[in-house]
Amino acid sequence: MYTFNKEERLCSKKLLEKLFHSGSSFLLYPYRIVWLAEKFAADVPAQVVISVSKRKFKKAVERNLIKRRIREIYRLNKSEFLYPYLSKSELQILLAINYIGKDISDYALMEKKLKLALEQLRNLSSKSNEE
RNA sequence: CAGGCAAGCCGUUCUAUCGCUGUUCAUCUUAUGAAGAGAGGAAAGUCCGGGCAACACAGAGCAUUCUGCUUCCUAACGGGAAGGAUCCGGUUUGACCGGAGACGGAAAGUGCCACAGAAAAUAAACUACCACGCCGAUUAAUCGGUGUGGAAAAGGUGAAAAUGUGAGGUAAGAGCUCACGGUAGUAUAUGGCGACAUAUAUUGCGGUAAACCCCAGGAGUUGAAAGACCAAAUAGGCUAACGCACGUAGGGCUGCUCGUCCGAUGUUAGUGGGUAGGUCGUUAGAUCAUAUCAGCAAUGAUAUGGCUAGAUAAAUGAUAGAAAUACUGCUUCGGCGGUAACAGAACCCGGCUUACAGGCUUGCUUUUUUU
RNA sequence: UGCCCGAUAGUAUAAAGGUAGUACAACUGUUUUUGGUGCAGUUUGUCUAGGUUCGAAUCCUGGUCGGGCAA
Repeated sequence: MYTFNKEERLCSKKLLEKLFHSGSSFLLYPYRIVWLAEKFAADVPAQVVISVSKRKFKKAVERNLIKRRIREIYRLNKSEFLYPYLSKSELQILLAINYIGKDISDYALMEKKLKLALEQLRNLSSKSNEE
């Protein structure tokens, strides 16, 4: 299901604070991923927040473009890379995708990298789950 | 035809797949389906003005701050239109054409005007000038030195030199007097709604008010994170009445003064903070399009028709293909490739300012060619 | 989103509208066998574009950048 509606976005201030306070993170250029396995009320496997720094991209048009591309890539790829695993292991996860690149990359590169990032996230979370 | 300047307008289109946010209608029940809608001329900067909202507001004075030719437009403005005077450029020399600007007051007062220069503002006296005295030279006229007085015309400087030119006048000179001008104030007359213009009379004559200041007119404070409501939750807060008390300490009312109002603790009643969430505020309006009329114009009036984003960590997108236009690189001149201006609503309007690939229209202007 | 401030050498910080200083740093010379210290000197600046003024770091207007407050 290629959807991306309100349920799948992370809006609660409390959960955001918890995520950035106690979540673990890794770098995969041009992304910085922060994640935390945490139960929450909504009926979806993951809630995600996408952010682009105002310090690096001064213009609102550029920030909007990057955020929209990331959102689109996430929407198209989450069911293949993330959701089957999560629903199988009955996990719920909070996720923050932070763009830290200096220029606007093209769509193909961003897609490739985000796929890698999601795979790495799956490995890490399964490892911590076993422990 | 090409270039330049000014003003105004536009600022890619279509298809497919997968999505996002509202609206309406169905199913029939909390999710599907269908239909239809979904960024701008600047949404930007937050520089002015207004709406809206809460609080405050008996009032007086001072302080602070903004604006500054006139008339009009407007809800209002520091915006706009038309005009006036000034300055600049052009010119066919016609007070013609184009452009510019924070454009009240220096004759209310105070301050400032570095360096240079004799002197920078109650004029002054260095050189030079004139008169007289003394000394020296000399036949004498005269020349040199020196002292006293006169005068403000000549003098290198400076951004600026005491209103400019000419004549009279004088020992030498001086608006000292006169004529013609420049410029400013006042009075009268004429024209104009007015700024102002023209004429006459009269009085004056450094600059600087984006120096203090004076004059005229204005400015309450805070901003949708304003504010109203709902459910959960319940204090140490708040409100009202009564009581106590020196109406005291203290506090509010614009920064200050006067003035004025409230006023510590207790009892009763009511309300319900933080925190997290939802609804309203929130998009039908100083609205848009067309036509007619009024006006030089800004703009206004009337009629007909339309509804045109409403999100909330924040939607309006991604990918692929096609077409047109422009720019650009390579070219075997057949084409092939690349790029797509500035920029993203956050309560809403009216302006201003700034950014902007390219295209279109109108006006003015220059060069070349043709007739 | 709304509101309020600031910008001076590499760094910190002065300057009534009249030649932009001071300290540290950097560089050169000198003293020393060498280095340091000391001494003498030199270089480097008013965020940007206009305006007012004879003359702006300073006064006024636009822009750029940085910071702060309101939760």
